[in-house]
Amino acid sequence: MKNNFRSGCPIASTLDIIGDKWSLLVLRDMLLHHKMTFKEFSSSEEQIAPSILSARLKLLTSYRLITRQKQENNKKENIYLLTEKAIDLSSILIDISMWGDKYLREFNQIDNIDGLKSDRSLIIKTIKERYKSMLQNVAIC
Amino acid sequence: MKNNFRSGCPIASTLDIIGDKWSLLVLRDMLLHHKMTFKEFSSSEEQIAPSILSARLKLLTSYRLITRQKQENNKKENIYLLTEKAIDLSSILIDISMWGDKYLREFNQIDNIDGLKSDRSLIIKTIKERYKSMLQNVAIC
DNA sequence: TTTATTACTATCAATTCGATAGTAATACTT
DNA sequence: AAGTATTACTATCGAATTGATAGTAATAAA
Repeated sequence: MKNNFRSGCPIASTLDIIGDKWSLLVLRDMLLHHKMTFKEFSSSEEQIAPSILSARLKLLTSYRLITRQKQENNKKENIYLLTEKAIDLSSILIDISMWGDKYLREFNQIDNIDGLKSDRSLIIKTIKERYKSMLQNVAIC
Repeated sequence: MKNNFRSGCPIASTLDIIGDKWSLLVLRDMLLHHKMTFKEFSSSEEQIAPSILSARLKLLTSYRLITRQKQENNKKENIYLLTEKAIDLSSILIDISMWGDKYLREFNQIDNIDGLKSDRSLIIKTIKERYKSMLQNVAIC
């Protein structure tokens, strides 16, 4: 992992890691849809190319936003899981979702997301809790 | 402006507009540092190339996140100002900043931002108010 | 034991990035 | 009024990245 941060600005530095069109979508799939495998990420509506997905997973792993493990009963599938620091991106993902929901309808037909209607901090709390409780049920080795 | 949104997902759609390494930095300069001109954006620490800056300003204008105007007494300088919908990205920018501040110190030397220490919603409120009050003092024609 | 699936890597054309130079219009200086 | 400087770009072009597709090795399922 080469250190090519553009500056010491925390915003610029964060964008140096997740500031692209795909990283946050992979994190969305993990956090909101509990996806865990290469196959599942590949099957998303947005159709990420395998070479790009592979590169993103490596990058996110190198910055310890995700881990790569295997389940005891399956030596083929890699299981990607979010670390605490990635789970802490929940608020950003939710805000991005809410902003798009509110402001982009004049440019694109935006899906109506049910869970987006209630209170922001409750949504974020629920999402984090759900992800963490899902983690309990994944038997990794 | 070609409609190439990847899906109806509000997160994906938002990233289709501001999901790159530069757009949010320009918005940061406008919102947090009250920068308004091509020259000022060019002079940022991260050194955006003029061709990229020009493209980003056009894109952000086309999605009405910013406006381009001139001041009465200066026919040379273009004054770029944020619209309400871009000002509403404040919370995302602040969260990104706080996340980087908290989690990236092991990978990069992150600047200490004074204003980041107090309460999140107060910070966001203050930033929005400051920007809007600055707008009052810009005499555009 | 054959077939299917998974998680990739390889390839390569197409697009985008980014450094630098150049230009037209306006403003400033003398 | 003339020359210089500044501003906001555009143009260029090599480098880097993206993205579509094909291929492969390991494991799992039939």
